[in-house]
Amino acid sequence: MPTSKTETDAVRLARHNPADLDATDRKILGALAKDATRSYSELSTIVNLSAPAVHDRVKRLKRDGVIKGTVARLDGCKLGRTLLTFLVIDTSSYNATRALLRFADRPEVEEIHTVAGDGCVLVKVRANDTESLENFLMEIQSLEGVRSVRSYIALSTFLERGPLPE
Amino acid sequence: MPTSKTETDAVRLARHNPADLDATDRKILGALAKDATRSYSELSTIVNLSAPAVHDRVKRLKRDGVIKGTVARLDGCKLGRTLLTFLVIDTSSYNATRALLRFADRPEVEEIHTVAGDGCVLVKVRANDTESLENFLMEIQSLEGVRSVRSYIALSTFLERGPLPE
DNA sequence: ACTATTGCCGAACGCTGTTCGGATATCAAT
DNA sequence: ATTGATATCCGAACAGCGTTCGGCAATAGT
Repeated sequence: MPTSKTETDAVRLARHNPADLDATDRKILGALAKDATRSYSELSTIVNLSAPAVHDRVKRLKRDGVIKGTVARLDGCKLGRTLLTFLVIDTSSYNATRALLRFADRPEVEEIHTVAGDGCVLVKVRANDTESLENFLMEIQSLEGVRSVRSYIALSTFLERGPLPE
Repeated sequence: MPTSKTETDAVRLARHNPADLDATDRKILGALAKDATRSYSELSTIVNLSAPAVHDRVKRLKRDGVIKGTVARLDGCKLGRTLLTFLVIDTSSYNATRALLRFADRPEVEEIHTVAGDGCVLVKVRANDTESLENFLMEIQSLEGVRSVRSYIALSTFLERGPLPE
């Protein structure tokens, strides 16, 4: 039996209303989206609050899923992944789409989205070199129900970040 | 006059050789890429080292630029950005390409890459709604030298992360 | 053989994250 | 109006972690 406390939590999670983020929340989120190593005392000077108050807000933002996590941003090139490519894959069946989603556990695959159009899937893949990209492409093209694959090979990257508030 | 110490640093930064990352470094990087809030003592148990040893390695990885930073991952939908779209923009001049790069300071724009092809630019944009996306598209199409814009509107996202080691 | 460098550890310090109690304001229900 | 519940904030205090330090062992270079 759900208590009233869990009810409010469920409601909060269900509606995920952007309106319950005030200007202070957005300032905190913007700061943490750029650099999550900032201390609470630093943040407190930015938003004119005490450190525990900022802590409470960050805790709430994490609980509500606005902050999904804190991660280290790695340099793909220095890891040996020099070849960034976006693939737009046109599939003829839902089974083929599902097969593509199984590539999520490959470390070279960074993003998988279904996009509008006739069963299209967009994949962002950072391969080590042309050879491993070729192998990856052949693996996809050999899938049942894959009609075509368009490749957009990145030459240089000028911006790469996550969602920002305002 | 550069000392021998700065020389070795310069060499290290110039070649950015993936070979100087051993298995321990990769374990640390993999852990921090998923969750950068892990404490050094947690990491030390993973890689069978002491906490200060892990600290030294992380410090080195940051100095060498392998770890570019630590950021909070935000939920775009809960920020009000419900419409993720990838644009492939075909431009006829280098000036048009440069004009597109100036969109980097827009908060809705998350990625900008030049891609292989006749002056193509790929832009990842997370707009609030269809109306603001339409405004954004019209702004781009009205640029001098923009030949065509292909839009891939994301329906659902199954994976979204940064580069991983191995 | 000698020195410099690197990588690691244990111990200790100082800062920061975190918690706690209490104060204030808002709102709902009575 | 009064009461009670909730939310937000603060100052203070504690505990835990990041960070530094000295020293040791192994390695590479001269």
